[in-house]
Amino acid sequence: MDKIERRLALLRAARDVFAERGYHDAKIEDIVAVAQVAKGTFYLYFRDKRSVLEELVDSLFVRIGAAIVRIEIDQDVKPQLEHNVRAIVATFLDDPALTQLVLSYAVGLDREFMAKVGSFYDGARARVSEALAEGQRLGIVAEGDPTFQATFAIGALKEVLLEASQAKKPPELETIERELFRFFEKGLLRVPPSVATTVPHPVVLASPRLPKRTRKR
Amino acid sequence: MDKIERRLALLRAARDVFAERGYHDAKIEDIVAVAQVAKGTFYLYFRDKRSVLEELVDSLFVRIGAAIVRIEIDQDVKPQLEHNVRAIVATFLDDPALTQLVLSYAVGLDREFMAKVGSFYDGARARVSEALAEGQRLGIVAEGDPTFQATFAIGALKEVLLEASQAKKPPELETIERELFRFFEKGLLRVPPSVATTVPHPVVLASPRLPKRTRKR
Amino acid sequence: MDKIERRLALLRAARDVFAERGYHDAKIEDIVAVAQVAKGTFYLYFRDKRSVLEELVDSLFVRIGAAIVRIEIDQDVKPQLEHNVRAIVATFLDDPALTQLVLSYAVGLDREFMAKVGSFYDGARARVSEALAEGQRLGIVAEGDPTFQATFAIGALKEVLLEASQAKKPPELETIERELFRFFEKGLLRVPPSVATTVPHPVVLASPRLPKRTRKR
Amino acid sequence: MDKIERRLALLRAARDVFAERGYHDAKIEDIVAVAQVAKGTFYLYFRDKRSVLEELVDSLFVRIGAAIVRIEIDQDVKPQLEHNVRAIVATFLDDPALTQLVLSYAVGLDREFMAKVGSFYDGARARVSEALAEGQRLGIVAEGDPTFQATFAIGALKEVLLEASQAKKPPELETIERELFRFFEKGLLRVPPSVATTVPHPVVLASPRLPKRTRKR
DNA sequence: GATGAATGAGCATTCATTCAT
DNA sequence: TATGAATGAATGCTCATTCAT
Repeated sequence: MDKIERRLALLRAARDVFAERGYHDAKIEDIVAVAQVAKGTFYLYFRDKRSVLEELVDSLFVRIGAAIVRIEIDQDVKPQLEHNVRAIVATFLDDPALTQLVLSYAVGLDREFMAKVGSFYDGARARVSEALAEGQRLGIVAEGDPTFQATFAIGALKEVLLEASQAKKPPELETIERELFRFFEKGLLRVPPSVATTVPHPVVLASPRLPKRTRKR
Repeated sequence: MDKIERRLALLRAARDVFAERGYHDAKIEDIVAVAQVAKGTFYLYFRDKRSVLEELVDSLFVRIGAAIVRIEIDQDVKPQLEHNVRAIVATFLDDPALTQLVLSYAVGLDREFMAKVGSFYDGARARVSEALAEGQRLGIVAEGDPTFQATFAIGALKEVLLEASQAKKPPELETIERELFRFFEKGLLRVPPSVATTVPHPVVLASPRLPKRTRKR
Repeated sequence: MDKIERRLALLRAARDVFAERGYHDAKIEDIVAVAQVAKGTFYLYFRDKRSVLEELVDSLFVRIGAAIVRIEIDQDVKPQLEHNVRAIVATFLDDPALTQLVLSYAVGLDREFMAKVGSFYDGARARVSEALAEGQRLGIVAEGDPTFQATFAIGALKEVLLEASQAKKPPELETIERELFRFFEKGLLRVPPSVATTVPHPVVLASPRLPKRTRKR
Repeated sequence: MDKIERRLALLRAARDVFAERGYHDAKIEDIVAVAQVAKGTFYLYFRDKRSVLEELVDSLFVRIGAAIVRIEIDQDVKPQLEHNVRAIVATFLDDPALTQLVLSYAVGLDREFMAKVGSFYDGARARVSEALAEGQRLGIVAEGDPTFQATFAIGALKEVLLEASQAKKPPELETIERELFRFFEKGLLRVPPSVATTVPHPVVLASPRLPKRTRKR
């Protein structure tokens, strides 16, 4: 087994143990047990526990980034969109364990890591938002605040990916894509407008136990 | 300061420190420092670190559950829907720190906790899914797999809540609700159908770095 | 046992274990075993292993510094000198374990620590050297390079202190002082000058095994 | 590069790294890096890390022993003394890195090693002491306890050697020897005897922080 | 009840040494 | 012989939890 393979074995083992136990409960000992190497060997390939996690996450982000192609608006847009959605879904679900790791917003992890994941999503949202704004100008995106739209779309995508990555029998990629597109194209609700449009009482929802946050430090 | 207050102070402190540092990096010492009590006092009110987290999360779930009213289909549905969405959004955003904690799927936490959060969402999804199926029968919900629709809707909702709970200047509740409804009612895309409807090449997405998972143990 | 006492117990234990095993071979576990406390307790009183060492060494240096009184040259110098020598000797030998620790130049320890000990001796040498130079002007110190003289005097003092601190049955302080003074006053040798003053062959001492250092890094 | 050379390269490298970082902070990896060989090669030439140190120290002691010539009292003593001092000084300073290593009493090192170094000095002191006693009988050594005198002489020698071995610009051998001899011959102090000869108060030097040692284990 | 000092299990990381190539 | 990847014992330090006061 050469160095590349061993490194790979450790990455896989780490990914699986992280997904299985969560980052904090994953012991180096668990990882090397899965990878069938000695404890010290881990440190021949990675600086520390954290750096494996980062490498895993980075590698997924890189693959996602690489999977997306720039949409050419002077060509038929729909297949390009479909391609990108399919590419993203396929890339995530190709590695369900890693997908679970990344799609959990990872509050449980430390700030630095959260910042990395968070900034990826922020970047994604920004780009989607711009694309939607452009799409609105072109008349191919529905009315509405593009930032919210981007958030909704990303949320829907994340949720279905998280679902699928956790499912015992994950749905077909095609099914996911079809349903996602249907949702994006037609929405969900067909409720007729209210007879009385106003919502009478907003039903105040006091949180009697936990008052407004007072962020300390 | 009586017992109720002290307990409350500890819950608030824990919530804030958890949100600030993440569960694992939150030290009991930090929590009691914020709550202005001694370390031992913490254990007079809670069995252990975990149980505070559980109580926090449970309390939020309870509030969410309590905020939702059963929809009567023989009455005007839209305002009832709007009420529920508003109630959910308001309940979450009333406690942004806790919202962040719960909306992160918390992979970083241990399995038991993840199971608790996961089962809440599973339950939510199931109920939404049923409601959507019923709605389809009534003709007030768009075509599509209700399970997927539920996932998409929940994902969109979660994402916007997470966003809002993290934002320095969170948007108005009304704005969130309006945009969310618009999205649910009209969808997002207005792309014309492809000239060639078929997607030619499924664009296989090899993950050259991390092969298929081989779940060990 | 109050905090002061416990801290003291740990300091003593650390001093003894350091002297017994050397700094590196002294395990925190050894120290706490001697001090009869749990491992964690050590870290309630000291930041880390290193800091106990530093505190020990600093405390000795401080005591040495405090023991020395400034010599007034317009008064009888000899008793002042005697007082200082006695004070230094007594202070060191009051804590033989610590004396051993400090009088070993501690090459085995890390650079930072060596620098601290080294700078103490450098300072001492500088001050002794100045005093000797002044003494030469006053005619109460023999001819010679005061820097060398300071080095010799300090070396003689250190060696006898190291000896005494290691001895099973250390000599009386008075004996040490008397002999030291005799040495400082009269020297050692009474050899008549050579008939032929020149040393004929400098007897070159090749070190065939280990050539001149080539300091790397 | 033949075996002898490689062994030599390793010894030199070890000496330099030991002197640079101290024994404990010197990694085998550092040594082999300096010696430009692979890690495993080290163990072809030395049993373990310790044995290189021992070999280095032994080699210096051997050279010192070899440099000293037996003093013939029926001949002119002074040049013989001068020769020996010169030989010792030259041998040490021929290898400053090793000198630093050995002159540090090496408390930081483990007991076994300290015992080795210590016994060398003990032997040296014993022999010097005997020589001084003999010298006293011959009237060429000043009065005083020869054991103390030996300690003082050795201390002065060690200190100046340590100094010189650490100095950026070490003094000339001749200077060291001249000053050393002057010191040995004439001593240091010319202070007139006190008017009141007795030292009135022994100035008790309590060590308030660290009480008498209680050697454990 | 409240306190905070004490506890000790637990774990990431290091590095001297081994050994297959 | 030389290599350097692999090993795994060893240890400093953390922090949730306990308990004497």
